[in-house]
Amino acid sequence: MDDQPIPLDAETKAVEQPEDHRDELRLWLRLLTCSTLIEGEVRRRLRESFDVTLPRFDLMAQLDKAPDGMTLSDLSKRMMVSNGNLTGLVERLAASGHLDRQVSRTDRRAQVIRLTAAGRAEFRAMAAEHEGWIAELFSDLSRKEQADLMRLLAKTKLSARRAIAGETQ
Amino acid sequence: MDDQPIPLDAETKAVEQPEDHRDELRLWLRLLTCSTLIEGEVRRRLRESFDVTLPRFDLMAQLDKAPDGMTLSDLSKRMMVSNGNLTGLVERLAASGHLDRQVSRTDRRAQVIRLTAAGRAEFRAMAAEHEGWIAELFSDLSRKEQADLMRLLAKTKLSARRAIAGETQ
DNA sequence: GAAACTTGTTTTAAGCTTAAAATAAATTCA
DNA sequence: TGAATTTATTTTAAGCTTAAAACAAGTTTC
Repeated sequence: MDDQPIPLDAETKAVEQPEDHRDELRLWLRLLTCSTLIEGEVRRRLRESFDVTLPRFDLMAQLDKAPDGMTLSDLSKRMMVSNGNLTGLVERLAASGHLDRQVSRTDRRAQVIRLTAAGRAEFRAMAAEHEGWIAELFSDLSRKEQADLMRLLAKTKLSARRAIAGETQ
Repeated sequence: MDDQPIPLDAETKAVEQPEDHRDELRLWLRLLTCSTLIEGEVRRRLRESFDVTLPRFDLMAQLDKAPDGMTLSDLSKRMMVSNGNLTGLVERLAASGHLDRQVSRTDRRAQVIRLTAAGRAEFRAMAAEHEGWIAELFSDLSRKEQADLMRLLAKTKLSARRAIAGETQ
């Protein structure tokens, strides 16, 4: 079979023909599939084992790392979800006694959200199991493969951030 | 420094001490961050450029690949979302004239969902832009890095599927 | 100090998502 | 055949999620 030569324009550069980015698209769909697959399973196990939703678990995970508490804005940035979303989430977790809120002493607009002792204990128990599930889901990757994937995802994160910053200013 | 020997039990097997899976957890969180970051930006651009939601775009993408149409169950499996979710999504896209449904001739329970001509045209226009966005978001990765990432994610997908199949039967 | 602005949070309306229960049609099998 | 099971879809109730608008308190600038 004949090769199709790439058409060139006057400046000896490949002509602005509709570029083919199918490989990048496939890469993105595969990344999304992995993410959806694992997230769905984690969601299912959290519900079955602890009757808790993934968003609640994620929120508690953030608070567990911040003993002095966080404001809604901090949480919103860290979790990459909207402010309005957090208002409801925090409301429900406060109602169930997992966390408490106090108006900040330095800024009367802001609230400081903290895990209660009960909330922290409950989270720690869940987190221990959760860590094991994740290890199990990734267990067919060797140490080296895990390290390589980690590095490539770090680069992907930077690449996406740069592209987003460029677009949004 | 002395190496800490791994404690062995009577059967010469490593004792059930709390294992450290922090690396796998970090890997999962990084994967999730990449996915959330890119997904959020794609969602934002779809809304700004075409006033369409990501779930609608995803549904149309599946149908575009299936000229003979698909049932709700097919779509549900492919998109990894619940059946009930699709009922509503298809309902709204049918109402806006993007797709149509016909009762299957071979199975009176099932409906065959297809893009309309208008729906297909609209999707193709969006898809062309979308592919460029994805390429841009991944553009800091070299060809080789993209290929490596692709391979590692394929392995991750298999690993997760195996772990999930083992648990759920 | 007042006006302009930025930042922190809540509200609203719409849509997405799920799990579980319900319904209905098809298939299996005794 | 008829009962039991499976498969395809819808309904329901609850919660998640977002964007946009509103509000309220802090900061900057003149």
